[in-house]
Amino acid sequence: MRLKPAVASAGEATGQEMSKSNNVYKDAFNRCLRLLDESRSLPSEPELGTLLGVSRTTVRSILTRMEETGLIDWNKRNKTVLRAPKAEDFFPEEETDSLAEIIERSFMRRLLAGGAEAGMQINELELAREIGVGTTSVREFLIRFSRFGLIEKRRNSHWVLKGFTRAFALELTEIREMFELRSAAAFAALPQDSAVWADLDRLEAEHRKLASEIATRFNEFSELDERFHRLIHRASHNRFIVDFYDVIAMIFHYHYQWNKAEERQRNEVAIQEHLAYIAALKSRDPAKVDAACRKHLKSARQTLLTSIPEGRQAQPA
Amino acid sequence: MRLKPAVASAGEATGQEMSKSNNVYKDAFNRCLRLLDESRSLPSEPELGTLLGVSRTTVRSILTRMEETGLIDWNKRNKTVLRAPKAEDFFPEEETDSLAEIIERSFMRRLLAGGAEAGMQINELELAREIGVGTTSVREFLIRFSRFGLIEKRRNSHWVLKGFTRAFALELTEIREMFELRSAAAFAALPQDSAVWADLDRLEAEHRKLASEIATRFNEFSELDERFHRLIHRASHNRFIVDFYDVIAMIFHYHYQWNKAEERQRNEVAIQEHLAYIAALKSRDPAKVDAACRKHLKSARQTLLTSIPEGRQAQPA
DNA sequence: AAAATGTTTTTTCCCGATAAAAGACATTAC
DNA sequence: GTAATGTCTTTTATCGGGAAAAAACATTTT
Repeated sequence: MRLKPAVASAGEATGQEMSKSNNVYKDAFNRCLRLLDESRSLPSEPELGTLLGVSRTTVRSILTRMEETGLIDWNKRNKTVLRAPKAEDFFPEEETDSLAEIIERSFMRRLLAGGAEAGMQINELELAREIGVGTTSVREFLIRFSRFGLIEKRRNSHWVLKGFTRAFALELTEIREMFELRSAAAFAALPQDSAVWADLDRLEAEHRKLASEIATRFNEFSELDERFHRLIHRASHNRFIVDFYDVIAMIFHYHYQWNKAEERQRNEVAIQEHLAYIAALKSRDPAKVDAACRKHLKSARQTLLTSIPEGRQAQPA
Repeated sequence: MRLKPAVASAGEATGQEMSKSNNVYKDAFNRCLRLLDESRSLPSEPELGTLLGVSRTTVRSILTRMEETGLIDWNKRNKTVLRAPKAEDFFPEEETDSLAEIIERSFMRRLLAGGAEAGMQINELELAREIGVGTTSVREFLIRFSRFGLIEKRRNSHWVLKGFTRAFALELTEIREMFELRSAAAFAALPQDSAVWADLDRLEAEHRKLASEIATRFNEFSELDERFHRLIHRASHNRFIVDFYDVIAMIFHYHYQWNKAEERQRNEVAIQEHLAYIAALKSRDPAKVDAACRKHLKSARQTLLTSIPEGRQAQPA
């Protein structure tokens, strides 16, 4: 007799005090559904686990539910697909987000929605209540978030908002330019047989494809942008440089979501700059690399700066 | 009637479940004791609060205990000192540390004590049990500590130790050199009427004094070293550069504690390098500044590297 | 009335508990 | 005997609660 795993039924019953949401399971379930119509039979449990990036425990919960809802027939190693997944089979998207993601989104919305002036206090308890989560999760989020340089902790007391100001953008881009120029130089100096050149070729092809279909796919650029810059930063072989790209990626992610003005044109320009940058890297000429990198970073900085209102300035501490 | 504040008596009664230690109170109490023998009368509560860096609530708890133990006579605004503090009046030093400090020390001891190989898993629950604290505090510590680049989180799973390796030291010093060269250049370019020049003069005097008494005070150098470099980094006016010094300071702090070999000679050399560096800054000649800064950073890197055994290397991920 | 003291409320820090998820061990199937 | 499945244990993620500490409010003193 196979017992129904606890994880599959969480949150379905009435008002128990929930300590942890099963979003990992729900997200993996949805992703597993998309795998279903491709192949008519499912691989082994450990294989599925690697594929979905979850443990076997979660895989078994997924299979249990798939069997219950008539999606598959499951008997030990035999997992035959019975029908294609329907829209109702999926869990709602909003239930697949982790708490950290929910808190981050909520926090960034407040931050960018205005009214978030520099110097303002951040109250853990209030934030937790407004978002509807426990204080521990909010605390952990704020600690993690603090490395982005937008908030600061007063010992034994509240957090202080430093504000998404022009000064912040300038400080951020200053470091970015230092790091990327160095990484690009290191990239160009990599031996010809390094695997990165193949990665670069692949990215170049993706850029050309996107450029040719820019009219309909311009919003796919930011994801490509991140992959391209991360590839370059990795050439530095320096964890602090690589990790710093998290800060840049976070800022640009929310910045792009917030400021859609002239998005298509901006991305079109950026793609061309990337292609020139890629060509310079392939030439392996340090001077050309430096010039192409500088040019692109300058326009990236300009894009970020124009989206920040002039008026807002950080208060002197 | 004045009720005895709850904060003053915490931990004194028997086995209640303690949720928060009163180390802030105990530490401030000890510091307040040292203030006692200087003046014969204590300032107002708000003033004491600013002086000790704690709230009035804590100040009142301190005064309450001081009255109880016959140290002062307290009647509203009148706080007359009755006797000089004795050794027994002080709380034990180990009770004045915050949980975060306790966890950090304990964690760093393990890390540096050897047997902490790269790739090793870090178990929150185990760490918490061994140190004798709750899991929440350990989690928060690990999140805060992760920015030092020595550990990394596997989503929904354990932390992985990256190890205090030669690679780590090289990556750290690479960034340090980039940041400090830039900060030093910015420093030298500061207008003559900037307040930093006076700060620099004061630090120079302290260096000369320490140099002349090096035989007995060589162990006071690391504190001076940190203040000197932080002053320079602040000239960058970049929060990421300033914040990065936290990483350097942490590493050097524990490194110094661990590796006392030739401490006196190392510090003597460093003081001379600092004095040359200071002279270069005062000359405001960019080339001289660059040279002096490079020279000092090179020997600092060397010091750090020689203390890391050659054998230990990070595993390829 | 300004600044102190006295009192009450709110927030931070930290623990223990619990469900989700991972991981380890035992058993079965090929 | 290797690799899967079946079962049990441990760890992580999160919540609510409670004492410490801060902060806000009320009252007195100079």
